[in-house]
Amino acid sequence: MKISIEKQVELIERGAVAVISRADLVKKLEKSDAAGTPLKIKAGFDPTAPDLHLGHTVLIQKLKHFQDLGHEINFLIGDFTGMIGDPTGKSETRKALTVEQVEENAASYKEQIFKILDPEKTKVVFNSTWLNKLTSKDFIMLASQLTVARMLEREDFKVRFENERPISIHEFLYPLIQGYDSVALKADVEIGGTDQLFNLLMGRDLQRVWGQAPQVVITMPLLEGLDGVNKMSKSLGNYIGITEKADDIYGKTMSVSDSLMFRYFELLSDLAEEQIGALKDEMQAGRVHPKAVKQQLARELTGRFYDVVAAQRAEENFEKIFSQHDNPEDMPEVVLAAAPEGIWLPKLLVEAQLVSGTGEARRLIQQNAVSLNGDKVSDIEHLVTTQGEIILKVGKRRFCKVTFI
RNA sequence: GGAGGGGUUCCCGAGUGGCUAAAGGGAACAGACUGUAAAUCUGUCGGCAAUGCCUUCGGAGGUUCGAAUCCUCCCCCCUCCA
Repeated sequence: MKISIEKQVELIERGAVAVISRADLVKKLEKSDAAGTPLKIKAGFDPTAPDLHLGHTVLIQKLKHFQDLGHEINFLIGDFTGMIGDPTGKSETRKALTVEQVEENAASYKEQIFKILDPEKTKVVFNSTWLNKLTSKDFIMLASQLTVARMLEREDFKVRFENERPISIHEFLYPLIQGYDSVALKADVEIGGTDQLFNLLMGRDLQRVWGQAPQVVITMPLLEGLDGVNKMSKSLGNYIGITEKADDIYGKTMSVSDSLMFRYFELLSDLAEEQIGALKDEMQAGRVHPKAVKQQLARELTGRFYDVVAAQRAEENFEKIFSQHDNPEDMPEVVLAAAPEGIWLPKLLVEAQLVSGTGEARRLIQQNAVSLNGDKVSDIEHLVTTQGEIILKVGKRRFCKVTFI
């Protein structure tokens, strides 16, 4: 069954910030349709931190759309560009990863992306494959394609330049190389976050130089992190990783603000836009409690990376800990040797790995954050009798079961 | 090559001889309030079995009773000129 070009474009445009250009996209789709050859879709990823989070999945789901339409996904791992690191102002020149490390990371990537993409229809490629073959001459030729003024148009460079922060020459190579990847792959479409726009457009420029039809550039919105302000990123710690425990995916989702919740619905949920709108209306009219709406989101997301059963269990656990202030189903367990004189509570907390040091432990005890078998302890000199089993709790969510032998 | 500005704790940033483990903000953590919401308020926020001791202000030396602060050398960043 054939899907009309119009329908295809509609699906592709859903959620995207920009499609450059729509005309090019239609042309490519028609050509692909007529010739029966799939389009080459490219998306690049950093080789170093293969911990994907929900922010990445916005993009991966777009790839999935293309895959469902029968096109070829090229999941590019930037093992060569990884040496540079996409310019952010903080990145230093990185060490080249060893072949083993790259393979290891690639395996981890696959494990994660195949929760969404079809492994049979996804090509995983490495840009070192073609970039290692370039000579110094080739690089100079590549570098000659662009002026410094043009390079400084890129927001990140511009800001750093204006704020008198360092910009290393090699950082200028990053966009060029990413653009060249499109040439090497003969990409028809490249997808990236809005922050990638400059790099993505570079592909179009360079493909023209090499006499190729310029790729269609699709930018996807950047998902805000749990703080609701910054983009979701590992370094800011405001992320929900797709390999995290079901309890954590569920719990972290529940912690986002009500306004952010709808942003997540919009960018992550499979629900149709009308359904999301309806939910919002119901909530605003007071017919549905915001918590219930958020629970629906949390269930959907947890279910996506696990399954319905796991999502249900995560919800029950969540209710147990936070609504009923009960202990979770499973908690870390530690076995310690009994001591006749007992054990100093701060020391015990350190042993149970609930705190980083006795200093922190003292502080938390004074702040009324520590409980022993459900009873708050506020004496920092408290000695714990080392007998049997005790349940330690620090704050709302740090638990540990200690057994003495 | 010349002239000038700068490097402070997780981040930003004040501090130019003792009152400085170092203002202020952010992040983080805890408490209150809640829907683990968010926002807000309060407290904590280098390490340590602690009314004290130890380590920290780009690096290494030095002056001094005492140095983030002064001196010497070195490293790094930025601006302007060439």
